[in-house]
Amino acid sequence: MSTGVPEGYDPHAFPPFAVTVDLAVFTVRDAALHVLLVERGQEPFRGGWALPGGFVLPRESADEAARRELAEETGLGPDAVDSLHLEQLRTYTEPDRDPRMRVVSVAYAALLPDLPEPRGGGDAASAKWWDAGVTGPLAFDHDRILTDARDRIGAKLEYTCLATEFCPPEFTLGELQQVYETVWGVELDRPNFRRKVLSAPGFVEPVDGPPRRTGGRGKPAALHRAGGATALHPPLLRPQPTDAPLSRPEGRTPWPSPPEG
Amino acid sequence: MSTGVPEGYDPHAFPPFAVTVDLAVFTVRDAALHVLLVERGQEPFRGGWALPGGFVLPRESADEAARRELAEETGLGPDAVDSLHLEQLRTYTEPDRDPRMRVVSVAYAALLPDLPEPRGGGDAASAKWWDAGVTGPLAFDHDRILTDARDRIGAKLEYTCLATEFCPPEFTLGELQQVYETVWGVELDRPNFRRKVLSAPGFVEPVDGPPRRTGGRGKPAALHRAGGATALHPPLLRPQPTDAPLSRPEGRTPWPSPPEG
DNA sequence: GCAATAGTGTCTCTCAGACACTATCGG
DNA sequence: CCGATAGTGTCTGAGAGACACTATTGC
Repeated sequence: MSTGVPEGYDPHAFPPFAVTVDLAVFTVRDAALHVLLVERGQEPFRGGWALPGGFVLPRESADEAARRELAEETGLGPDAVDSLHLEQLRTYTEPDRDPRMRVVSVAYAALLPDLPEPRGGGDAASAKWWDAGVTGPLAFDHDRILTDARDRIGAKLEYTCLATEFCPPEFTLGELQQVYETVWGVELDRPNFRRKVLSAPGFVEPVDGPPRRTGGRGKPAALHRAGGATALHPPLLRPQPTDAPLSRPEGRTPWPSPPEG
Repeated sequence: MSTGVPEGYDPHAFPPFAVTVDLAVFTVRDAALHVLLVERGQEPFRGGWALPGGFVLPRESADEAARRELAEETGLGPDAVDSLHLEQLRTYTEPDRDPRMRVVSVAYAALLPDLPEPRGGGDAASAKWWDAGVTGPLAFDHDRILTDARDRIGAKLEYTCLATEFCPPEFTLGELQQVYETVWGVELDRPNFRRKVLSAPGFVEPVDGPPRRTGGRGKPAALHRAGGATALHPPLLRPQPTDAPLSRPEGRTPWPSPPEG
């Protein structure tokens, strides 16, 4: 952009770009990562499933568009939508990613606690939570967006306190551990997880109210809420998958995707 | 985008979005992080400095546009530009970020070794390397983009092998350490740095050719080249800035920006 | 000789993984 | 009693920080 508008550039001269947002809205439900999908009511991909999203309006930013769409699709109140964590993932710009016209899409990820039955409001009549591991082929390049979103969230759990976004305002350490285990697809040692979480300054803080509550049977657990910290130092690293010998690979693997704010 | 084009949507109906790329091109020179800036030849911000960049053409992706612009601004050959690491940072979409029209910009970071005198080719007659720490106010929102880019690169050095992108094809461990020290703005212990780098599988590998070379005086150093790995496990964590007591802050700090591929 | 850089070795402290053990609930 | 979940304590091995020491160059 620094070189300015080309000489004689006319905004209406060539087919314009449309700009959209696509949302990967995640929640942890029944020990599985779930993502919110909507059924398409028109071509292309009519009857197929896609990530919720929509056009960025002429006078709003992509962030505002994402929150507006999120409110429409989930039926959450404006306050709830304003306060939750929206993470811009990356922007998808392949010229043919939408067969109708040139569309670049800014992708976002959002993390929600498992709500009683969130969606409802929007124009997309049929929105549904899907197990993020078993979604069929999605419309457009949404499979790739979804994969990128999962990778990003998983990476970000390592060095941020983001996991609490999946939890209700008050939660047990068991529930927090469940978030990590679900997103990473691994089992963690409970004593070590507790030690790590409790020693991280500002990650969680105890709630002194009735120190009890549980899902089924077993000893009631103490409640916690998110602390003031957002970064996690030192990070809570994912266990190394030791299936491969971890030797030097021949070709370069793709560069890892770290988190972004 | 999943909800489709609005009823009666006409691509030419409302003022279209222009899509640009902006590039934060970094190199390490004289123990300081440098960034490539171009002087603007027209309004707005005429005579001011800005990140290089330009419009995404109707039939190219943002990645292709970024590589094309990079080749134009630096004078690097197409092969060199094709092979280097380009990292999409994020997309800036504030409605008024460009006073002329609605422009969304996809920002990229690129890492180059310190070249003999890289720039030259492009339409921007005056491109210059600036110390990234002392750039004045830049055009548009480029100060923010530059800050975000520095943060991202710094974070990504921790858990990727990206630092070798700042180095020539063959380099000494001292030069590699200089990259970390420059980007992070800290001093590292040489023996510990060596141990860490050499024990990370696939980070660097020795070059058996003439095992010598140095910048000034002192013992000649063995040469290395980048290994096949891209991820760094376990990560090479930045030393904790112990200036603040690292207590729990009152309000939430912004979410950290991890790397993205 | 000295300064400067490269490279080796070692000690210690922290922390993560593993795991044994106790506590409190529903049945 | 049992099973299930919560919570505590301890041992150990890997690794980071600190730092002493040697090696090889230019001057």
